[in-house]
Amino acid sequence: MLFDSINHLTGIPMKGNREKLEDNARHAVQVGGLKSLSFRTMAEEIGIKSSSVHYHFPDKSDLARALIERYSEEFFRALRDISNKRWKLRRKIKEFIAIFEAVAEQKKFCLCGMMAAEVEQLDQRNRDLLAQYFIGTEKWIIQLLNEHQDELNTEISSAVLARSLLSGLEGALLLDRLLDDKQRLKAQKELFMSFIS
Amino acid sequence: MLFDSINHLTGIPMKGNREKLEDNARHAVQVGGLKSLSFRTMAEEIGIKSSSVHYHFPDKSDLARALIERYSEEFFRALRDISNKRWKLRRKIKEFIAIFEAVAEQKKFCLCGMMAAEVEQLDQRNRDLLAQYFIGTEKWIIQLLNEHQDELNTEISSAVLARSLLSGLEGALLLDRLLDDKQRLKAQKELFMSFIS
DNA sequence: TGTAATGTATCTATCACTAGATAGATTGTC
DNA sequence: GACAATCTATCTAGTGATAGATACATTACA
Repeated sequence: MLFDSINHLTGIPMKGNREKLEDNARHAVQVGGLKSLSFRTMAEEIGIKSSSVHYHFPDKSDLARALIERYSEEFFRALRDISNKRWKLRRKIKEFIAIFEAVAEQKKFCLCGMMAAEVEQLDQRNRDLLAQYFIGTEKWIIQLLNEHQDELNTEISSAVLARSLLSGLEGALLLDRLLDDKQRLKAQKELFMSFIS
Repeated sequence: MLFDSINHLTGIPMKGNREKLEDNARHAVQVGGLKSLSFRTMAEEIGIKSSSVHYHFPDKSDLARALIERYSEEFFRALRDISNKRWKLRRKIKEFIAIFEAVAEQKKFCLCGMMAAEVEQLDQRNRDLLAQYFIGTEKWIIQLLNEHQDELNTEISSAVLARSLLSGLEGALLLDRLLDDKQRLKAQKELFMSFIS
């Protein structure tokens, strides 16, 4: 089984082709989008035939779903990790923004942001999964702000702050990648830090 | 000539096929992206053959360039119109945001935002044109804020505000289209209005 | 008559996807 | 333990659809 395959010398789990494909596809989508992701190229890059990719992901929407699900899972795990810390709001928001900075560092775009641009080519199920990603993140921010209300020095509601922060970060990723700097991500950070005492 | 063709009954300029193609392509890109725009489909929709599209736009990058150039032209004209008015900052920023609201209203994304997501598939010239669009807009906002500095009630610099506002609006367009509402655009508006007295 | 615009017909490349076969591992059953 | 059945993961080979692009012929117009 895939999950049993461990390299007995290192103790590190060996990746099966399905996981290699997912890794490869995620990177490709974050760089070029779902539309310019090809089964053939993916297959070639990990050294199998494109028909074998269809064994793991019958069609492109299956692949897209797997990507969104795993990306969301890892993202929300990171959010939960932040929530569970006994940090001040300042630190927590910094760590949250750092997730986006890490994406920018690799000159990629957010996987879900990219697919949001390609929403027209997604089926309803994948659209719903994408929506969950963004709505869930907004809810997480709102709750975080509410829990640390005493550390906020603004009249703006948590909901408005949350929505502005998330869409601002997505837009910043998009523009900074094009303009090859980090000025918009920096600006977002500075702006939102100014609301926290 | 194309620009001379006027319907003599109505006085309304008649659109040549080149303009029809541009209109059609712009809409298609703002909805589905450049990658899912096809010469064949464009041709069919205005009732000519795909080879005739190549007469007007030899290849796809020519088409993309025409789209970016015309979109930018019209956008910056709208910005100039706002600058030239004798309005308060509040009103000017509202009008600026209204440009984005009009895009959202049609359930589209910003043409340049869409292409920014597809940057990997653009040649350097088109990347540069896109960069000009965003940098130019940021510069316009910065100058506007500087000219109305007395109407600003924040310590945040004009540059940071400008970058946050623009990337925030682009992100808001992206997410609101997916989530089929206008909450993020509203949030951006509320947030930035709070900086203006 | 010349040029602007469109059409015909085709090329090449790539795409997602499928059918059918196979080697090897796993599992069920007597 | 042995053998049959099944599953996993891959292959070869190919489908039809669609993409951008081109050479050349034709038409419309001023």
